[in-house]
Amino acid sequence: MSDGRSSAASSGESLLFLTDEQLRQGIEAMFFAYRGFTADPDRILSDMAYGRAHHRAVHFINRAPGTTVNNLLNILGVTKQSLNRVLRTLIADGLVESRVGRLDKRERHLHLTEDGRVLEGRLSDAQRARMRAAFRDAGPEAVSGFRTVLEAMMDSEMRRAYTKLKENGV
Amino acid sequence: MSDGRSSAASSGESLLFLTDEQLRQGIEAMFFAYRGFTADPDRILSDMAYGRAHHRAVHFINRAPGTTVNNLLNILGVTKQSLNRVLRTLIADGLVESRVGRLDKRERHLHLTEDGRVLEGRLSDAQRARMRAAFRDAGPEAVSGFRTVLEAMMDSEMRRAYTKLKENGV
DNA sequence: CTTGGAATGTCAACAAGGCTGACTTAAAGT
DNA sequence: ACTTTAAGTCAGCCTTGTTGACATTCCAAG
Repeated sequence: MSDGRSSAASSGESLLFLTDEQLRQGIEAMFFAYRGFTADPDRILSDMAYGRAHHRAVHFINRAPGTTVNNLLNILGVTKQSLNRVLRTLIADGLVESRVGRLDKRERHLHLTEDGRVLEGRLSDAQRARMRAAFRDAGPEAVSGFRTVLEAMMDSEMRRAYTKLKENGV
Repeated sequence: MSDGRSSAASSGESLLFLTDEQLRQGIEAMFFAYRGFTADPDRILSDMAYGRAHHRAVHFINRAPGTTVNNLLNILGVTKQSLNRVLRTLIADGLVESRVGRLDKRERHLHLTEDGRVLEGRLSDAQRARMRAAFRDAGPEAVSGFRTVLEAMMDSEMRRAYTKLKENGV
């Protein structure tokens, strides 16, 4: 490993897209693109007392209304203490509602309030606008490849969460 | 905006890949994939007293040896104070060397030491391994699309930095 | 040559948001 | 009755962002 083209020429096919140089470009592309990906919502949030963590919570509550705290925890991959801090402010500010479960009263089911939906809309409009521009510039073929690679890059646990959300939302 | 398929049917072509649902899937794919993208180096780093910020610094110093602090600042997109803290520990631990500029003594030129190169190698081997697996699973066509979309998603300033690094490194 | 401004880098202090650990409360299961 | 599970809380830590104040160096105008 280390330099050059570790994996190339390991088969008869052209595996030049697997050289260390290509991989490093992929890594750097991922780094720079993620910055763009979060930039627009971050700008909106910094005007309020909120951060990226609030955005994520609001996004997934909107995506799966009625989700339990535990479920959200698994999706976000943070500790309950960390999530709780965020959730507490969102509830106090009237953006999120926490309803005691009917079937299992230990659970709390999370919903966005009207205000919460407004914020969610502002944030995802901004984020979608950039994604839309990128998709349009790149074209449908590229978008398909984009998604294929991203899925392959996920941990299997996350891929399951992602797939579940995807199927849920058609 | 808001629901359904805002941008579809705006032309004769099939623009179904620009529906809000498709965009949201792209957003979520980006979120989950980025977690995988950073997971392996993060594991290595958490055993030491380092974090993701150290990884980024080490990566780009390795990528552009002799770079100045200011240049690194622009690439990383953080404040100089934030970078300085990270740099200070790396220098104290003997992973990075800071040489006073000969031409302009205000500048510091950054280089990895032998130890620094070892750490960099460990981190990028781990990150490349995942990227390589994802690329291989997805195939060259998908990889090309992946990169196209990511480039389109960057801020123009970041795209310039990315392109410059890319050309530098062939 | 000197002096003021701009550039570069450093130190200090603060905030957000991760984390662990210990604990409570309420409800469910067994 | 006892144990387990879901949720929440409090305390304290770490990383990594931020601003503000400051030192050093360079350069250009007077």
